Amino acid sequence: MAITIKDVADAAGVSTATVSRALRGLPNVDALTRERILSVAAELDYVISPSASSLASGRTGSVAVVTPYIARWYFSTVLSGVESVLQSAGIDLLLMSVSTPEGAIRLPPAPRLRRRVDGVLVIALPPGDPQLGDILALGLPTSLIGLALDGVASVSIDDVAAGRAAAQHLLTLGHRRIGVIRGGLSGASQTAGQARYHGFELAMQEANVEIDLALQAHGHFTIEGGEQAMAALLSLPRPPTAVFAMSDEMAFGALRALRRHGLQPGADVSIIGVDGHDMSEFLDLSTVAQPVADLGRSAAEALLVQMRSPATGPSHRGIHLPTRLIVRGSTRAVGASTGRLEP
Amino acid sequence: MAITIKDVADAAGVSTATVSRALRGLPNVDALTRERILSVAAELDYVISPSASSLASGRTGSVAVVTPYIARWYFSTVLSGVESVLQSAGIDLLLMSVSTPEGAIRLPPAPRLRRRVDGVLVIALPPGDPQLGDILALGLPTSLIGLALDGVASVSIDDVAAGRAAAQHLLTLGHRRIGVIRGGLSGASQTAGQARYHGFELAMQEANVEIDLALQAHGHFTIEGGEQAMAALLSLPRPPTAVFAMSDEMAFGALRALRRHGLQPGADVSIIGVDGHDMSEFLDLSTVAQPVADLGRSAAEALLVQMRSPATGPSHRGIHLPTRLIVRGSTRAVGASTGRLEP
DNA sequence: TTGTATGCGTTATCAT
DNA sequence: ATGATAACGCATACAA
Repeated sequence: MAITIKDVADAAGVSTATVSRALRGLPNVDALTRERILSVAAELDYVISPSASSLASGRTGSVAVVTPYIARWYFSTVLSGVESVLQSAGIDLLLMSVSTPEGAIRLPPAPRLRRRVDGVLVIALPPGDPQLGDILALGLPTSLIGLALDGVASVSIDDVAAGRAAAQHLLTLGHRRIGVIRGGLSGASQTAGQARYHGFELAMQEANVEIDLALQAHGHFTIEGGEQAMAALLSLPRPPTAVFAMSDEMAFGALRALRRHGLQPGADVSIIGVDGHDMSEFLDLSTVAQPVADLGRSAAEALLVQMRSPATGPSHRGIHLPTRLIVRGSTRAVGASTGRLEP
Repeated sequence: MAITIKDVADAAGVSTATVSRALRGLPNVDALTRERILSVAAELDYVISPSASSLASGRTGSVAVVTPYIARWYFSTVLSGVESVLQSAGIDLLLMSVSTPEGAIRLPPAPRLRRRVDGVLVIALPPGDPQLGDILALGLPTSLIGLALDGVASVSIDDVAAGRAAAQHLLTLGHRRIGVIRGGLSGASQTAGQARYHGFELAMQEANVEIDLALQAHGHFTIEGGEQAMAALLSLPRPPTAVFAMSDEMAFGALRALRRHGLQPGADVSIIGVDGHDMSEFLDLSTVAQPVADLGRSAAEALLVQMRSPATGPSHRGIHLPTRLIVRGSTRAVGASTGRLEP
């Protein structure tokens, strides 16, 4: 069958033990013998058997990425960041989708992880999800992305700061009647949505502007939801001059609602979102962008550290990556309004 | 350490061999002993060691998905389809991104696949890519998505038919001066682009409409490219009344170019794309949609068949999944034009 | 139907 | 620095 370590050992005139050491770059191998072994292995086109290696060493050389979605922008972008780091580290990436409250029923991920991987990366599962609890109970090195939990390494943005930055931007532009398109009451994004809203509250307080709850609507974190929410706000006797959507996708919907009402984003009503979604540039949407791929990269790196260090103390800090306000055409100073809404 | 098959065997009062058979559902095991073993295994919370199993059996229980991109719509959507099928089959999914002509340098995928996986799924690599050749040379069960190759199982759409359907739609609406936004000259999408264009040619021939090469521009399969291409077409003395973009993303760019020129998609110029991109509904873009997630699902299923059947003859047929014309607001009958361009 | 025994290809421990 | 060898945990051919 295939070439084994023994073939290499015989061809190089050494024992399998030495081959194993040489190939893994362990220190106590003579430079010349190592070279010889390396060239022999290359010549024979030898590749190690991961199963045998895992069985003997106890390490699998792979980590799992557990995510509720694969095809959505945020998740696939995180995944690409994760992949690049793991690839460089020579570690295999096991992709594992999990069911969500709304989603299709799937096998629980935790049992599939045991004995399979050396570490786990979890993307944006709701903090209270029992599946997440089961994963953490495995005791594997774990790193969270897009959610934070005490005692577990995590990488995310400061959602409060993000919401605050968005609100401050609108306030700086002179807006006072600021509407809000909030998320739904359940789901993974809920936590982030609440934090972002809290940031909005802080900014409004700091600016001494009263929050008008009549100017708030729910968009359930979808484009359609955002559109309906915006339509509701526009039907108000005195609509807001600016709207803060808790996510870019909801902001997309808001943009469309504006167009359908014959209004110009920016000129008639300012819209800002949060996320830095791929399409936000195309739609000329102002947003507070989060470095999504970096989230994945950082989390992967943090995981690698955990996997290498034998049970280091709780260096398990949650990391916040900085967001970036991106000003585009959808937000303008209140004076720049055409006045169609405020005659 | 962890529970092994021997622990289960002892607790159940049988041999490890029987446990192995019982757990894998092999036929020659007494119903009662199997039941006993199953319950004992559950009680002990036993999970099999994949490494040991692989080493002994030669099967890894996992397949690799090789893709040039992870975060792009087409690829992540295919991936989600693949994942759902593999998940159901209890097979692990190893995600492996490869470098593309333009992309960052990465390890070649083929060596990483040897001894690691039982099969390979390849997404939309250029047919001539040497990395693809290396993968095929591995001799593993392989299934291609979004590209077809002789002697290898593959799932994709009929790009010629897709291009033809798009052109036919415009022709049916009465358009005769039909512009085309073609792709670039290199890259993975090139092949599909050429086939789609060929479909366009066929439809035009069938309708006895001459193709005006002056109405063609290149968009390099990006939004920006599409926008520039559309701008070029609009600057013509006699612009087209309708434009067929070889991909939705380029059509997005075309839509933006229209808006920037103060023109209405559909009313002033009709635009149609190909893909059925997530955002095409939002942008009210007519398109020939391909069932992208189904592509992934079908390919995964085809791969599973290959993996199960021991070297069956070349049932390796290329499968074409049907596309679907989706008519939206961006295409209208030529008579419906405001006449701004054709006074 | 069930048990026995060997092999799968490495790693790691202990010598040398 | 190198070698011999015992695990690692399971699958399977062969016996019973």
